[in-house]
Amino acid sequence: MTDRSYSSIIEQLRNANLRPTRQRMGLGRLLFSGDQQRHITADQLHLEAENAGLSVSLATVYNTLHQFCEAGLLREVVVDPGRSYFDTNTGSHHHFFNVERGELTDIPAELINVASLPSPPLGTQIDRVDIVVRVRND
Amino acid sequence: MTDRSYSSIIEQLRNANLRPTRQRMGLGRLLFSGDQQRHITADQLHLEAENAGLSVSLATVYNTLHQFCEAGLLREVVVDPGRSYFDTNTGSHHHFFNVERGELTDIPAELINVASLPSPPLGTQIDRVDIVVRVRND
DNA sequence: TGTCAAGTTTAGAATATTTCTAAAATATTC
DNA sequence: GAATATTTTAGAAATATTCTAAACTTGACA
Repeated sequence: MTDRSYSSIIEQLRNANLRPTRQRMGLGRLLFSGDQQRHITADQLHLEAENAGLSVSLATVYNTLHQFCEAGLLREVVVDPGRSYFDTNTGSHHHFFNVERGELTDIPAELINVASLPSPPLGTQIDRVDIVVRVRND
Repeated sequence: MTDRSYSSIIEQLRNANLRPTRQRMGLGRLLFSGDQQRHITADQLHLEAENAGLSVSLATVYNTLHQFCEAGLLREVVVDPGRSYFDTNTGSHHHFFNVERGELTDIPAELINVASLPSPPLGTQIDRVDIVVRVRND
C-alpha cells in the first residue's frame, strides 16, 4: 500500500464530508491500494469491483469518482472523446496516451520543460497545463 | 477568404478522392471562408449550416468532418469528455481552453517551448504533442 | 445525352457514456 | 433505538456519435 492506506482513505473522506460507506471504501481500496498509479474509466472500475466481489452500481461508481475528484484524491484526464479516465496520480504530471490501446502512462512534470507560456486570454486565469503525448505502436 | 479558396477546396477534395458535392462544398465554405481559425463541434456546424440555408443532415456533418480530418483539412481536438472539437488550423499549435465557456483559442507552436520530451513507452512512436492550457474566467 | 456503376446522403435506429430521478437502504446523531 | 440526513440504486433520460440500408447524386463512357 502507498501512503494512502485504509485509515488514510477514511480520513480523507471525512475531510471531504463523505461518509465512509462500504462502496466508497471498496472503490478506494481498488483504486489506491496498489503500488502503481492507475488510469481507469468508470466502466473498467465497475467491472473490477464486480470481479473483486464488491457489489456496487455503475451510478455509484460515477458518483464516487466525481466525489473523489472533488476531494482531491483523483484527477480526471481528457484524452478520448466520449470516455473519461480517472488518474490516481494527483500531483503535477503529464501523459503518454497510446491511441491504439487507449492506454495512459504518466510523465513526471520535471521530465517536460515548458518554457514561456503566453499569457491567457483577457479575463481568464490559467487553471492548469495538460500535455498529452499521443503515441502509436510501431 | 484565406488561401483555401473555393477552387482550392475542390482541389483538396479531389486529392482526397472525395467528390465535391453540394454538402461538402457548403460545409467547406462555412469552415474555411473566414479569415479566422475556427474551433467548432459537429452540432454547432450543423446549426450554422441550417442558418445559412444549407440543407445537410447531422450524419453528413459527422462524415464530412471526419473525411476532412483524414484529408488534412481539419484536425480533431480533444479537450472535453463527450464532445469533439474540429480545428481549421492544421499547423503545429496548441490551445487555451476556457473550461467555463467551452471556448478554444490557438497558441502558436513557437510561443510554447517544450524542451526535453522523455522517450515514449517501448514499442511506440510519438504521433503528436498536444498542450491544453485550461483557463477559467476571473 | 442517357445509362450505369460507384460514391454520397439521409432518416432513423443503434450504441456508448454519462447524468438524472425518486424510492429504498444505510449511516449518523441524539 | 428513533429520527434525520446521506447514500445507493435501478432504471429512465440525456447526450454525442456511429451505423444501416434505402434513395439520391455524381462521374465515366458509350
